[in-house]
This record gives sequence, C-alpha cells and structure tokens, in this order.
Amino acid sequence: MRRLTMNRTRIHDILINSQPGAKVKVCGWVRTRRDSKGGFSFIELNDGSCLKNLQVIADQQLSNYTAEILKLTTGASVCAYGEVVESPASGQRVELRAEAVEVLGWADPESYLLQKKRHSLEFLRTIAHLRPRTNTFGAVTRVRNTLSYAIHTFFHDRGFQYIHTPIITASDCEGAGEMFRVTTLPLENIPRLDGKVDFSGDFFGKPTNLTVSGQLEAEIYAMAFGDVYTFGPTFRAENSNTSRHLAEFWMVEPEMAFCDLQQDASVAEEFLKYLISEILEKCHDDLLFFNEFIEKNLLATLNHIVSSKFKMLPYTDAVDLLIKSGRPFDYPVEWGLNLQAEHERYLAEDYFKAPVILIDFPRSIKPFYMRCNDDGKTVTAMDILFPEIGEIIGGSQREERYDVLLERMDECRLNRDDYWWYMELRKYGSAPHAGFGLGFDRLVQFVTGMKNIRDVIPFPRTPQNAEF
RNA sequence: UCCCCAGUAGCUCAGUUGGCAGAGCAGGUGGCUGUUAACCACCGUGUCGCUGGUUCGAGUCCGGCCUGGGGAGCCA
Repeated sequence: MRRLTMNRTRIHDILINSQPGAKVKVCGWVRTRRDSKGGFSFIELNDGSCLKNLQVIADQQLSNYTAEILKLTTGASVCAYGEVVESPASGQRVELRAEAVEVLGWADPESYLLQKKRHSLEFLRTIAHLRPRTNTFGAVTRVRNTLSYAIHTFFHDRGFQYIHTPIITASDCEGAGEMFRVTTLPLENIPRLDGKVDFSGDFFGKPTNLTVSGQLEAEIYAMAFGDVYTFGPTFRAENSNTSRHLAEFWMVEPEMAFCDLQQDASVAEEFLKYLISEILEKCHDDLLFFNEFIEKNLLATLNHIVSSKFKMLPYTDAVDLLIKSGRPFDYPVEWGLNLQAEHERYLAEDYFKAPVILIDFPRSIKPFYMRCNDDGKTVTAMDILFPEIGEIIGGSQREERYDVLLERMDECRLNRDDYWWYMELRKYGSAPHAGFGLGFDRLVQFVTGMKNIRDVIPFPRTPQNAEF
C-alpha cells in the first residue's frame, strides 16, 4: 500500500501549490465534519501548517465510511490519501477527494474540551496542551516562529555572531530584579555556618541563580567579535501580575563594539522595522486573522510603524514636554523620576503618534554599566516606546572607561570583586560599545495584537503558575 | 505587592426586594442539505469556587481563603 508509506504533504503546500490531479497524503486533526445525505461527508482538516483547513471529501464508497467517517468529531487525528481536485463550491481553490481515510486517534466529544466554537483565552490557558490546535494559537505559534527566524536572519546577514550565554550564573548582573536561586542543597536541612547558609557544599560551591540577562557575557564576546547577539530565555522572580510580564521570557540582546548610542538606536530601529516587515510579508493570512478577531487596527498600526521615522528625544526634553502638556497625570512628572506608563503612552500614542526613542536618562535611575555623559547628570541610555505596549527595547552605550566605571560601581554600591572580569574588559583593549535588549514575547504581543503575554508563549510561567 | 471586578451546566453567560436553578452554544437522537461558525425538531446536563456566619429559608447578605480578569508598581 504505497499510500500508507508515502510522505505526507502539508496542507499549506496543497492549498498554495497543488494542481488538480495530484495524488497526495495529508495528516492532521479534524476541525469539523459535515455530512451530506448525497452520500458523502466534508472533513475540515488542519495540520498546523497554515490557518486554513483542507476540505476532504469522504464518499460513502469508502470501506470505513459508516463505521468510522460518520463518527469523526472535532479533535480526531486522521490521514487521508486521494486526489487534489478543483473545488466546485466557493471557499477554497482545491479540495481532496479521498480514496482512503485512516483514523489514527479518536477524540471523545463528550470529554474533549475544544469545541467547534469560540473559547475565551482565559479558558484556553487552562488547557495549554490543547490550545495549539485552535486558530488563534496556531497563528500565534507561526508568527512567533517566523519572528524567531527573522531575528537570526537579520543578525546573520549583518555578520553578527550568535552567542549562547549561560542560563546559570553566579553574578547578579544588574542588581535588578529578584532572581531564581539554583541549588542542590537539601531544602529541608540547609547547611549553615555561623548562622548563614553554607554554600561551599552546593553544586557550584557558591550561590548561583538563573540569569536575568545575557548582556554582561555578551559584552565579553563583543570585545572579540565586534558584533554579537544572544537570543534565549531569561528569568525574573518578580511578583509581577500583569498582562506584560512573565517569570520566564525570551530576550534578544545584540552587543556591538566600536558603536555609540546613535548607531545603537539606528540598528534597533532598522531591526524592529525589518521584523515587522517580515511578518507582514510571510504571515499574511495569520495577520488577517488577528486583524479581524483580535485587534481591528493591527495591520494599519504595523504598516504605520514600518513607514514612520522613530522620534528621538532626550529624557530632559520629554519631561519638559510632559509638564507643558497640561495633562492631569496621576503620577508626578519631575526631572530625576522614572517616567510612568501613562507618560510613555502620552508620548508615543498622543503626542508623536509614532515609536519614540528616549535617550540620556538621569544616571540615578539607570544601572551602573551605562556610559556617563559629560554633563555629569545623565547616562547614554535609550528606551524605545511603542504605542499600546510601552517600552519594547531598552539599551545603552556601555561605560568603557575603567576609572569611570569603578566610580559608578561604588556609587551603586556594587562589590568590585564580583565583576573582576567585567573590569578587565576595560583594562585590556577597551573600546566603545553599545547594545540593547528586546523583550521577544512583547514583540510577539505587539505584532499579533494579543492583549495578554501569557497567550503568546506556549507555556507561560507566572507567579503561582508553572502548569504544563 | 496594592486597588477594582468576577467565579452558576462541558463552554459563554442570565438569575429581580433572600423563597423549588435558567438560556445560547457544545453533546445525543431524528430530519434536510456541495456543505463550509451549516440548518430544523426533540432530549439530558449542576458540590451555584471553598469555608464560616446572619436567617424559618442564602446562588443572592456579611467575614476569611482560593482562583481568574483589568489597572498600577517593577520591568523586557
């Protein structure tokens, strides 16, 4: 039986490329079945390769028609072999006239939770093992995949080296945020010495955590390869319960030697526009779906971003502008304070109506590694603000001057010994360099219009939730 | 972590001044149809989140807890 051993063709390929007359085998999951008393059934088959289903015509002549085909329900997995034919009805270019349909796995409709109707995203979150089979999560998954690939393509085309920075780290990178402790010490009987936890018997012989950023290690490789980037998981043990935070998320962090903040910002803008363009081109059907069911203005917004020039202005000017706006903000606007979400949104959504690149922030509200400006008050940092979503990129030129960095570390009360290798990069062959971090899941959110970040990652980890 | 809202059938929700628990969808059966969120008729469905309390009587009122959502903080 050649048809049982032949390779399957993906539904995407059939719908786009297959000509009538072609013999193909398809495998997938039943979305719905409709029977015609004309003596045949329509089986809508989806295999995840695209949003659209393939309509399979199963005739009563098939040996298992009454015994099996008529009992197919949403969720069952089948393989169908047959001939691609032009569809006589509107709705699809071609369909498959089945010569054999093999049922691989049943899905009891009494207990199978995915129905042939719209489910709430909250409910689907509780069945994360089944939600990939829905239109929404199929589309999210394809966009996420295409975006990942585009990130590698962008940097690869520009000669960047992809660096695998460690997940487990002994350095508290930025002193920012709570970290997840990594240990093999017995928690029911923690060894102590002089009242403190004795880490000498721990796996690494010292306290270790999951990384909150690959930046510091990326800097090491930037000082050898010039242009590098990391793209991997990042962990924050913050007790954040919002639609924009995950305890485990993915971050892209390019780091470039011989690069200042202006060049850094240019790369970031070009990068974002490239990624969005790629999605517009390669995930057209999925974006149409999001535009219709998730966010009505999605396509207009994405096209706007691609064609608009990002607006750059210093933090100091932004503060003046916010004060002069006369807007009744809930939080005070004052030089030296962090901008709040409402301030950022006003800038990106109301005032400029475009992505905004804020630069030169007060040094008191930024981490130690950012390069100090000559004014003595600010650092060479940038935040890129997107409408709706807020900060999507944070970056800076790094402090490359040994003495200035030492001062800053003291100012931030950091222990020099913990960063001896970071200091040596400034001691031997130091060079100006810059980089930024992009929250990958937030970008997927922005590109799909999905409101909750837990719905753009396969298995979200948030406080009190590590299911699946 | 703070503020606000919600939790009732498999799913989405309604439930009046406290008085016998409801609808749509899904599912089952039958009909109809080159159908495409198919359509028509009939049928079943409950620890009203958990736990105390008030009351003759609580889905409904009060307290505590749990879970989910929106917003904020922190950030990506």
